[in-house]
Amino acid sequence: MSTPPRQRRKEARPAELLAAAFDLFVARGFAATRMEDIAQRAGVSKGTVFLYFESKQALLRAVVEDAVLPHLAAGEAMVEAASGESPEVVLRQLLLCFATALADSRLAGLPKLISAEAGNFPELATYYHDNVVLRIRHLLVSVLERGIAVGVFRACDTTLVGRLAIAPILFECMWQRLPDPCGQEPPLSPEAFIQTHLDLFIRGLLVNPHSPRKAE
Amino acid sequence: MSTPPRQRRKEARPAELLAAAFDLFVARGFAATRMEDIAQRAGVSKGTVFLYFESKQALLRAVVEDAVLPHLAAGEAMVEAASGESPEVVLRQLLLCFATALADSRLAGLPKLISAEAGNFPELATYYHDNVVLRIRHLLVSVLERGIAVGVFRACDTTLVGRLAIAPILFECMWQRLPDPCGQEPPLSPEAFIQTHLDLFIRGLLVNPHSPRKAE
Amino acid sequence: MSTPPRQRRKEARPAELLAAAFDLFVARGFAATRMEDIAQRAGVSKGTVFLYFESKQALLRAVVEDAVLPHLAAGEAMVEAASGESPEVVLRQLLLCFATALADSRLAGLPKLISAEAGNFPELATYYHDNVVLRIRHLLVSVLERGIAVGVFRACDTTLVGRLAIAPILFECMWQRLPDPCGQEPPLSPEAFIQTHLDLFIRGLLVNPHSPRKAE
Amino acid sequence: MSTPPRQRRKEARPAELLAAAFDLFVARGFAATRMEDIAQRAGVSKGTVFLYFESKQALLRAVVEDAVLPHLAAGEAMVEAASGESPEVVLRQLLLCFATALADSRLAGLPKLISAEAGNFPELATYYHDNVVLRIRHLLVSVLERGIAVGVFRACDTTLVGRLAIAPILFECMWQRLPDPCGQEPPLSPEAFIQTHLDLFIRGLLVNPHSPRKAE
DNA sequence: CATGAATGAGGTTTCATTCAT
DNA sequence: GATGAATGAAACCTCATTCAT
Repeated sequence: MSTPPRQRRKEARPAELLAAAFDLFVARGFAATRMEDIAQRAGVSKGTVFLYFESKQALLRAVVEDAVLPHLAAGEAMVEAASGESPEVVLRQLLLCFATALADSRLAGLPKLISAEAGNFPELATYYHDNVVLRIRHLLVSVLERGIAVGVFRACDTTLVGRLAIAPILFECMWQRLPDPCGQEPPLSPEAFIQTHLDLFIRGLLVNPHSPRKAE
Repeated sequence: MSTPPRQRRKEARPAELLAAAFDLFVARGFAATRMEDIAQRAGVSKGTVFLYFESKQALLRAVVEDAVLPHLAAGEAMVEAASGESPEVVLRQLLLCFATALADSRLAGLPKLISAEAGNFPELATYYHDNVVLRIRHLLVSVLERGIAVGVFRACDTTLVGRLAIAPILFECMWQRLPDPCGQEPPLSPEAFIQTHLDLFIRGLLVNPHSPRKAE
Repeated sequence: MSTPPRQRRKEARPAELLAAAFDLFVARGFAATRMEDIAQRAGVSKGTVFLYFESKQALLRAVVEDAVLPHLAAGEAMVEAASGESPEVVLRQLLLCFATALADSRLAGLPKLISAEAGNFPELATYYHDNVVLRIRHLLVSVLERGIAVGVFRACDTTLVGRLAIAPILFECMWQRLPDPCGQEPPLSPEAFIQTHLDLFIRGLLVNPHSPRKAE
Repeated sequence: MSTPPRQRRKEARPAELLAAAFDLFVARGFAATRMEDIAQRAGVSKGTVFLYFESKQALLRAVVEDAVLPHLAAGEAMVEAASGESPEVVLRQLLLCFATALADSRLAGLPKLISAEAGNFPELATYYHDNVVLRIRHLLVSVLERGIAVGVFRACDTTLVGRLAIAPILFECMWQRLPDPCGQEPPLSPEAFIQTHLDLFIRGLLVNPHSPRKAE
């Protein structure tokens, strides 16, 4: 019964703990996740977690901030960069950018986590709403408004249509982690999904849909 | 010393308990909800809950089944009834039906609950997937296939497009319970939301969009 | 392995818990006493303590208040009652009253507990100081002042002499619980102790000591 | 990046640690004092304490011994030196000596510490009893006996009266650390206190009190 | 049936102690 | 030697569940 070798890795620990906590919080929810599980997944012992985070709730806050912060600026930069393009192209790129960011990273679990814990931690919901939701909505609204002004997009309630634009992407994020019950279904390639959505959505939005185009 | 209000008939108890449990499970999650809170919300004492449900987990199962069962047949009946109509009308009615059912009833919280607890209770996810998700997908797929066959809808991956059709509805269900952080924004009328979605989505799907139509 | 029979005694529990907690807090100190030990001494299980007291610290507060409250009025009443007597007799009775109250009851441990925990719970020290220390000092000072005014007691700093009057009594309280290390010494009869103190102290205080009297 | 102040000579470490530990043990009690607090107060890191003391309990033992040892011989030497004087003068000097030793040094906290921890560490109580209490009592008893033999002091239970002689001094030690709740009261000059005690106590003890003397 | 006092397994958190650096 | 990151036993406290009333 040999005790495992003790390792001192002060630099790497917080990130490892945040990653472990994020995954478990998303998979099981905050309340159903035990600190010891987080510790084990990060390869440390129970007590070590508390060297880096004051409490379980503080860990949750840190998890959310850590997931949100690095991505805050990216979207705005992208719109800026693509400002020369046509609204249709910008909208397409923007949504593609979201979808890609979410498809890869563990970030995909964040909406589910926020939605699940908003009831118990309102300050978390507020933080996310102010720092993520509003920014994204603003980006979408401005692209839509420009498209309408230029006469490419149909007139519409831009806030509402902005929501509709990202809703399928976020919904798949929140839903896709469900353990595939039977493995019967092909796991839905994210690329096909986003392309189909873009095609349908933009065609629905355009004043003059590109005439001879297939939906898929 | 006034006598307490006459206790309700015992037949009503299970329904009241299920309703209380549903609301709290959706709002706080399963693990973060205490049996005593459920009892209190249903107006009974802690021990009474166990007279009707074997355990907390059994209560969860009952909650989900109770929410699912009464709605299972409704959709199929509707499609049956509307079989004479054009696919566009049927699709529109079907989605409207979903949206309405969800907007009114407490059923709206179910997807969030399932998504949140699927990780901890896979059998729940399976049950929901088999009894709800697959049926709804099937309904949508069949409508879409008929529309394509008739030449009204563009050719597409019907499964995928079916998902896209309900995704915004479900997403709003899962998201709308977030405590509105600042009250700044109007709470998004469900009618406007679903109408805009239908308009955009069906226009994107049609081979020949109705030419002179506004998006809102 | 039979589980002990469960008893429902809502009325008696708080007092039993307070008594158990008091004894252990005095014997071991607050921090070194485990809630489970208190529970066991009171004949209940770990969780039961928390049905009656919110937290360990709340239990400490309750313990002190419960020990202090019933005795607050007694002393004042006594001085009132004996107001017709000579100051010497009143002082003697007052100190005897203190000594007796402390000798019998578990109250004897209170000064030690307060002294030990004052550093960690300043509000406790304040409460005790205001409600007990000041009142007792006031009683003593008033008796001493009357004695001086009447010309029976020598002039003195009454506050200081008042402290000297009770100091030995309280000191024995705080010290007597020490486990008698060797059993060599007779355990010091409280009666002899208090009588000797009174004799010495009052003789030291009187203007005209009763001449032919032995110290013991 | 300035180099930290040169670390103290290692010879000084144990004394600094003992001092830090003593203060904290007295102020908070043994169980409520964390090793890290002791380390911090001594200006070293957590691990360093264990280089000098095997365990927390060993540190407690060392603290007590360190406080006791240097004073053990002093009292006996004093009595020896003053053997030529009258018993009244010797008793007065002896008590004054105690009071002064306690008033200055941090030694004052020792009785409180012993009283508080005797329940948890009986061997500590025994050690203190054998090495301090008994010696002091013996000193007092011998002075009192000589005074009685010479006919200056009244006949009495010398053990008991010996206790009464030091009780107020020790009581003030144990009590005076209480955080003055309101600062209302003047902090009681130790000199006035001991002088008043000596005056009252010795007058009560003498066969022929010095006739014209004030109590303060 | 209904209640809520009682239980005790289990979770979060603390902290004496160890040990890699 | 000195440090402080790491450990894990043990403490406080919660809450699903039981059962006497």
